[in-house]
Amino acid sequence: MESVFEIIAEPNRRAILGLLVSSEQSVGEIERQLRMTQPTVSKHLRVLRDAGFVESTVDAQRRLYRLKPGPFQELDDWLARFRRFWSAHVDALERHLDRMDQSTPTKTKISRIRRGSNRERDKGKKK
Amino acid sequence: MESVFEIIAEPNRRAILGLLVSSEQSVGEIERQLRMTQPTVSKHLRVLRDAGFVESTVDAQRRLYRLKPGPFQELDDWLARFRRFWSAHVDALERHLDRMDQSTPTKTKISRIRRGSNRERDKGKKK
DNA sequence: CCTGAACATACCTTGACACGTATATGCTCT
DNA sequence: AGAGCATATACGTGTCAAGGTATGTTCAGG
Repeated sequence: MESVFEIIAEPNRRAILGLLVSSEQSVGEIERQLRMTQPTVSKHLRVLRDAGFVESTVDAQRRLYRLKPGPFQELDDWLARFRRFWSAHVDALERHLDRMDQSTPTKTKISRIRRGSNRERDKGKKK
Repeated sequence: MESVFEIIAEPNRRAILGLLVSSEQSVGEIERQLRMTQPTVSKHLRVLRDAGFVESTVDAQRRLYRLKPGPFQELDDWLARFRRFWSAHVDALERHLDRMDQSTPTKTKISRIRRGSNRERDKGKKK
């Protein structure tokens, strides 16, 4: 398992990362919420930890896992090369900024006006 | 091969996508630049096409492949959930905007003022 | 039509990895 | 110290995808 791309290729790992967005979690909590067996959770966490996606601290017998930013940044850096191909450039920019606004803890907020929602979004998915 | 994540997990596929950033390419051109065998290139292109990463047009015996924006958008949407974990939120935003600026073909540009230590920005006004 | 070029597809082999079961390690409490 | 919980690791197994070789298909030109 080499790159960050292979790490997030696994659905269960993405699920774990998704859980950790809300707050740090113990192995057992992850196990129950995602209905995976304990060894599976531990192994995925091991992979995620080696890749720098998460870190853990010890709390008695438990280990608490939380996200680390590095690999996500790396993914975004890769994606950046392709941003100029997105359909509507300005729309994409606006979408991005809207999300940032929501998730940024109001420290240095940048207010912006609202935009019409005529976003076309193709979900071309086949079996 | 289900998700977009599995698609980009393959290094050769990422290499192909990287090539197509500059311009559309034929199978043979990709084959030579990446030093892969022709069937390998064709198979990866097939996967990329099914997933919506690329599209192709016919030019005599050649097929020209170029990028399509959809899946990249999807990847970015996923990444968005984790943006708030990146070390310096505003810095990440600034980096992102800088990239958007230099990669956007100056069509409908959103003007922004200088970013100094103050990091204050004008009320978003669309032009 | 025949040939060669450009590309696609079929089949096969191989290796990686995700999972389950079983077992090991470590910590807490009595 | 011993019991029991929480987590990690070892091992065996099955699946799936990537690559190679061979072959099919389409097109252009003589």
